[in-house]
Amino acid sequence: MADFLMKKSLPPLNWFRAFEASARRLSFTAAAEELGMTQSAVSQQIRALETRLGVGLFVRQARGLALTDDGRKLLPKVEGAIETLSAATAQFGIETQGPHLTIASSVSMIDWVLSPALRAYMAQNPDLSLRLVSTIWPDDFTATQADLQIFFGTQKQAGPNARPLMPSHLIPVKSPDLSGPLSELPLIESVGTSDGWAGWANVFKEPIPRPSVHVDTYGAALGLAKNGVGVALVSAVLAGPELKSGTLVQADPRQIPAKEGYFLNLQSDAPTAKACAAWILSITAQGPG
Amino acid sequence: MADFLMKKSLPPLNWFRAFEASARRLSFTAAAEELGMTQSAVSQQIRALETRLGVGLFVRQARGLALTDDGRKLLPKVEGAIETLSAATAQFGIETQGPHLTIASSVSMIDWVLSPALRAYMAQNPDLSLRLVSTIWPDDFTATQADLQIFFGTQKQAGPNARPLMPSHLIPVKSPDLSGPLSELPLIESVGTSDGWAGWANVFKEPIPRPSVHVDTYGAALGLAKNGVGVALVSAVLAGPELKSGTLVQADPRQIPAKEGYFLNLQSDAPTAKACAAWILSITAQGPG
DNA sequence: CTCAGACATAAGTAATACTAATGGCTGACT
DNA sequence: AGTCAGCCATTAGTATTACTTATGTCTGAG
Repeated sequence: MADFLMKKSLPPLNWFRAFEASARRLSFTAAAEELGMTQSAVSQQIRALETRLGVGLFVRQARGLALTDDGRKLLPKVEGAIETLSAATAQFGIETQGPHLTIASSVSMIDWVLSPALRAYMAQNPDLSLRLVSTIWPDDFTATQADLQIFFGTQKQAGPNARPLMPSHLIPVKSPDLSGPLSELPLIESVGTSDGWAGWANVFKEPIPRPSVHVDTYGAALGLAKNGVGVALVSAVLAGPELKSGTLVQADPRQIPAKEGYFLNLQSDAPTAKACAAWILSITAQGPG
Repeated sequence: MADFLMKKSLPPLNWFRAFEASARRLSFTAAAEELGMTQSAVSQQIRALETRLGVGLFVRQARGLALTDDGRKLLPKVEGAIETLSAATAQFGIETQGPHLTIASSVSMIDWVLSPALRAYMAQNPDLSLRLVSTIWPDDFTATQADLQIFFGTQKQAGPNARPLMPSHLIPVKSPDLSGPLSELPLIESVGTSDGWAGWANVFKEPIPRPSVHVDTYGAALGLAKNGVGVALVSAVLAGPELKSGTLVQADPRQIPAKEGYFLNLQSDAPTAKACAAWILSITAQGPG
């Protein structure tokens, strides 16, 4: 009840902005220019705000405006609120000038695939303004305003338009410093995925050690593997760059299929977005060979 | 260009309010109830805010919501801004705490019907905070934020949901100090209405004096009649309390219908508003008898 | 007296904001 | 394992709002 009235008690933000700009410029006409609307719109908004508040905010003069006492009372609070909201939105806002691109991606993909390759890509596109947003799957990606989305899941979860980043099977990787057969090495399990070492044992019908380290992402597993902690069973696309550079090697030449993988979803028609999507598809398809 | 973008950089205040309420309640459904709108509306507003800011603000769960890091970052600023704007408007507006009520009414109805009876009503409702806003018809009542509206006009103007305050026919009233038949007394005409003495002459087919005093409201006419200036032809509902107290008497037992009258429009579901509407309907229906 | 500048208003329309209806998902309960 | 309540998401439709255009009015400068 009281809450219902509360709902009606705040006028539209644009009225406040019209008021603040008019108070600062002492002119509806100048405020209108600044706000990108007509003088008539500003006049109506101020009138509406005055009606809503039940007080006069300006004295209209032949040459512009003067604030009333009520207007002077209102102005500091409105200025403060507008400044707060502007700061609040600015902390998220993307640069809107020049070619720009937002990629929302799983942390692992950013750390292990995108970051290593981005230096070259940015060098090729010096004017591009790029924003990488890391997201935790199974986040709701549509909530993130991004030109490109890369996330981990099933094709069904990703949607029919999402393209898998290949190769998507799982391979065991280890540091080149680790010697010995798979059966004698510590295994690292990524628990946030559907597939893992149990699947490996199932496919090849051979005993393997029980995994001794559990992490929640392939990326974390890769990091541990790189540090020689053990053998990680991870998506081949994720391991690609490390295999290519030799910092990781395949611990066993075999692989198993995976129900889940990384998917790219292009959500923008902008040329910069399409170019980047093509680039990502190309660098992942190259793999370690 | 930059000014144009500036205009677009602040989302509607309602989106922020939807965000704040949802963050506090961790439920779109509960936030919707609080804000007096549907869950669907809140869902869309949050989605729109997330798209505008380019970040996810909530993680949707089966049983409600969780704030994301970005959501937690945004919340204090939004809370601060909303509080500032609420304080800014509250310093002019009605108190929003405790039972409160705003009635927008024609001046005449306030002076001649509501004011005489309000003392008793307020005594019965000591916690009620009441605000009477006098308006000049044919004002745009929708611009006035009021729980109840009472204004003068036609049913068509008032809208289908508006209830007429009865009795709405016109009666001639005078001070008990004035003696003599109608045809020998000065007549007071209310020029701001459709009906008047011409209608009286037309209905009863008898000559009457040409009105010698013209005013623009029934209330003003009543005031002059009470002061013995002459006979006023006014809405019976307006004259009711004065007839009841004997400060005015009917100058002629006859009456004529009126095309216009006073209408009550209830615009709030709050119990305080409904109770007051019922009270107004009851005190006007009692009439002078 | 004329005119430029600025605010106010009416009318019209594009855009927005909301509702109603319904779908999908998840966890609790039986 | 099946059912159902609770909650979010989406679509389609429509009422309402927000804005523009056009024009009127007023005032002070020239």
